[in-house]
Amino acid sequence: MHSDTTVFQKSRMPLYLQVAKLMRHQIESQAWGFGEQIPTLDELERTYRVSRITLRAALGQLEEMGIVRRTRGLGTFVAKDLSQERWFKLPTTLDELVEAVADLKIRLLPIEEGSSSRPAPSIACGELGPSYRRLLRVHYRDDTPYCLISVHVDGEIFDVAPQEFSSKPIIPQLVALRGVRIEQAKQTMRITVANETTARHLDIGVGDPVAHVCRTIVDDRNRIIYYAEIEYPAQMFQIEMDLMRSATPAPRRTRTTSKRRP
Amino acid sequence: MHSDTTVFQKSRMPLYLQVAKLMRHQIESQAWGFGEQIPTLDELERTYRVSRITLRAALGQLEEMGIVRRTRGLGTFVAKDLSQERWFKLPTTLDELVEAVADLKIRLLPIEEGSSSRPAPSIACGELGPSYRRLLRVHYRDDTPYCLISVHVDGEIFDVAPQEFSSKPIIPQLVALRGVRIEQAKQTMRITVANETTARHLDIGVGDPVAHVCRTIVDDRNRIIYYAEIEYPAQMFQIEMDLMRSATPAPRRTRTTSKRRP
DNA sequence: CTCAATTTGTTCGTATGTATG
DNA sequence: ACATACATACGAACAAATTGA
Repeated sequence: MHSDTTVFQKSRMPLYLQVAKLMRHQIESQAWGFGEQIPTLDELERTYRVSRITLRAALGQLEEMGIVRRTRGLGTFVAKDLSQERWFKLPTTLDELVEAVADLKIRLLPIEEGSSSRPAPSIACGELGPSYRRLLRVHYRDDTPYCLISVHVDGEIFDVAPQEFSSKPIIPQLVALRGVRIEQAKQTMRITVANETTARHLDIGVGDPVAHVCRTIVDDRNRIIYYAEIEYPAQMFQIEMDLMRSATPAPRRTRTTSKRRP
Repeated sequence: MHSDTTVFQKSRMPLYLQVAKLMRHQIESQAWGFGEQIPTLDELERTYRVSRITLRAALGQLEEMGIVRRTRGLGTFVAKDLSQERWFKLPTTLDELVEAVADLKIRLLPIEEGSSSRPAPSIACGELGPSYRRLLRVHYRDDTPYCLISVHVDGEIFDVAPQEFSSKPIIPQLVALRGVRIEQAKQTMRITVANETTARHLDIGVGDPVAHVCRTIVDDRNRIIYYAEIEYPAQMFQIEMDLMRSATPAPRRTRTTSKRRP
């Protein structure tokens, strides 16, 4: 067991994994720059107050993931630019949402389609409709999965174009549909952990942190026409917020193609 | 080592900790309700495909944290309502920000005051001013820490009322200050891991997930007058977003006391 | 009160992983 | 690389407490 006055006791995670996470963060935050040499084992021993073997185990983890490259007699070097891994920015308006999924090159993979599943559980506003269609799918970018979505779409609306809804992004279609008027749209973000299913589909470990987003869209009859639960690997995830935006609802139009403000 | 076809292999975290996290999530999501009995060891063995000993180690973790209570011959019961732990909602507008810190009963603890520290590193807009004052502090609610803040305030502004700035929430004072006109305010949220310092102050484990918020406020001279990096324990954290809010800046007034819309 | 069913707690043997010096 | 100590994980059997018949 390790020594005494460290802060590592609180967590029962193996020491070398805790250290590996701290090192990974050093690289992510560019305290240790891409391509640069990281401190020597002697220095790291003093910094983290753990044994040499523990440090080697931690570095072994990072090397296995291709994050560092070690050469005897030379040193350890950062071999992957983790500062670029946080590319996904969660849309914070309906317009952004339409733009985002339209712009990104994503591949949709239907995984399991218990087509006529139960209505959506919810922590939100609006009333449940009589029937829903459920889709479970994974979004990819460059062959790497970046989110797992479970979505319920109002039955009547889905049946207008089942093929389209099953194979393409749903939000843009909802917004474009004549006869559908979106009255409310909200989402909530929490930090949770990956379960077996999520871990498998997102290629992460069970218990790893994920961003859990819960999104609800309500039409002018006050009916929930879209309810989605989405999970993103924490490392890829980011939200940018403009604190000066108006807190009141504002313009009704969402189909607009207007870009940024002039 | 454990058997075969489980998904647990990907992570090198001890199996019992992975299981503990999954069970904790069951309780948090109220799949296992407060006060209710959770499945028996035999059932859990089949569900998670792990040995009795591993389950007991996992349950031991939860019992240690007061989350479950075990009685021989009776069963294991949920002893804490984790669905109430996610009370903190990150403000998403300047108005909310002012309201939030004003409303909450918080205790501010100055911890370390390298008063005239270096200017803020930034991933944002606006220009750096000539001098900053840095404060590092922890916010408490009911004697439990819920965030660690490192904030840089423009030197000139800080010196107007150093006592006030050091001991009270900063944002409301900035907003109320005459002669200061807030032109931009943005924040970014990421999911990172607790380092030794953060873990100590927030009473969590090293490597545990935290919500990392980076907030910048710029005045009408395009100068950064406030730059903060804030860390929240992931379990307490939540963001609620209204997707229908206008994407364009909107009203300038922020000192207003107007409540919700009528 | 006793009995049986249920459920958690304990122990043994064995193997591997983690951590120190 | 070695010696040592402790933690993790399995399976299986057995012990002890609780409940209700």
